[in-house]
Amino acid sequence: MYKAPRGTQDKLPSEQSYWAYVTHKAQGLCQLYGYQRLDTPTFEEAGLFQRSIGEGTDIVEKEMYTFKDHGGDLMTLRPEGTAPVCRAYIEHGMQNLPQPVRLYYLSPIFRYERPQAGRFRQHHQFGCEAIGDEDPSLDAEIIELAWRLCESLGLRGLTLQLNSIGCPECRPLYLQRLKQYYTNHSESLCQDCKARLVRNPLRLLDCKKPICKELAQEAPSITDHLCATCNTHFNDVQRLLATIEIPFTNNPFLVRGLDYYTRTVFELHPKEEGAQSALGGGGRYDLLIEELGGKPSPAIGFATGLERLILNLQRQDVAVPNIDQPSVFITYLDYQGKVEAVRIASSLRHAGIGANTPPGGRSLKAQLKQANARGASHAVIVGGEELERGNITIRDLTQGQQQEIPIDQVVQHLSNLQQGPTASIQNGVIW
RNA sequence: GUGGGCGUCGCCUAGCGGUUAAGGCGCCAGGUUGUGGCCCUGGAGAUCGAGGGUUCGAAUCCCUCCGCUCACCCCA
Repeated sequence: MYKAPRGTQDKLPSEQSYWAYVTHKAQGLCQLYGYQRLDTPTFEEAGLFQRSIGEGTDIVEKEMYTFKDHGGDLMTLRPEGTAPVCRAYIEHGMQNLPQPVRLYYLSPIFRYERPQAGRFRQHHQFGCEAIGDEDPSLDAEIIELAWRLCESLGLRGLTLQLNSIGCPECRPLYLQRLKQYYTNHSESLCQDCKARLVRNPLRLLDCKKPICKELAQEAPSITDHLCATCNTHFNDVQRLLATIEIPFTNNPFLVRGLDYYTRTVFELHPKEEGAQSALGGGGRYDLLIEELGGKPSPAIGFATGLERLILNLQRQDVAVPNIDQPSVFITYLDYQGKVEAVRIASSLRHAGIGANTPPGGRSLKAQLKQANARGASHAVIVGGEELERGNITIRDLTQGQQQEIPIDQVVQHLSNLQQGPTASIQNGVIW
């Protein structure tokens, strides 16, 4: 038997209300904040990701789905959302648009990882990018948007962690100090951290091992080593966040896994911390566009994992609106009735009223049973007796009452009844 | 890539050396002539994750593999 590939999952009809809920909320916020949707291809030239994410990162080294196509070109299934957006920004000359350009995406992400709770080989991210200006107000805007998304979804107990990791002006000096410090204590470092010391010293700061954590406490802090401009920028971001009342926690140990980040970085964590807990994160990437061949364009963005958002909604028992089901079920007794049932169903749908007919060969009892099981509010019964009089029976399934009405009044009759509270969502999103 | 736990009908679960592998949910059909939701009855549905062993005999014990899961790692 075939199964969905490891680390991937079918999003079943029963889960779709969550997807519709989250994507609608996200898109609603984007409209409010002026972010426009950009869809990029599912795969890109491999070089785009190698260049942007960084050669030494885990993503590039061991997690990318890279393949050679029939033309011999190396392609990679999108392992993150920012690089493709930047590529499109450059390719379509968006630097000629009023800056900054505000974009969002909703797309599948592929990484070859060992699956675990909240971690998959294919997952979906919602992300926003503001490209073309380095104003701290954009940092605050992006962080606010990320925060409001989680908040408006109904998630409780969120925390926002904030840090600045400097720029090419100040970071090298800091890294030097950091290396110095850890080299002096290298005997007590854990095995992984000994490797990090040479490969990615910033990562030493957020090791979870108690020994390393202790060492990190005494380590030189990046925020003490920021250059004047980075420092001012970071202070501005904090002041603006305070102004709009976004509660944040400074975390000098917060670093991010992609090479392109500069200055502001942040992460959003849920109440219930697990191993794979971060709901979302982001930061500035002021040099990336330039690195990819565009004109210097500072930018900031964030991404959230939809599966993780949904996981937390479920953990916190957040109720989400149902997706509408057809509310009318049209039953029939014989072939003539079936033809009439099909006609009625068609005209109801045409009038915007959801309707289904059951497959043939079932007793009326079985048909009504199914109507009930599907949550229909009304059943139409097309029977020989009424039909001779030019009528059909309409049965209110919640009240258990029925009446006979002329067949040509069905649509009108049911549209009068269609006025219940319908705060529900109509459909999800096309990926 | 490294460790730990787990794998019985679509779903949940019982069985833990000899059972026709049991039950609940769901599904289908009946409970008389054209009527749902409750109840009753019946039915379909499982080569007990796969492959090897051990044994007279294995869902039950052992090994390997696969998958799921938790943690490391990494990240959304």
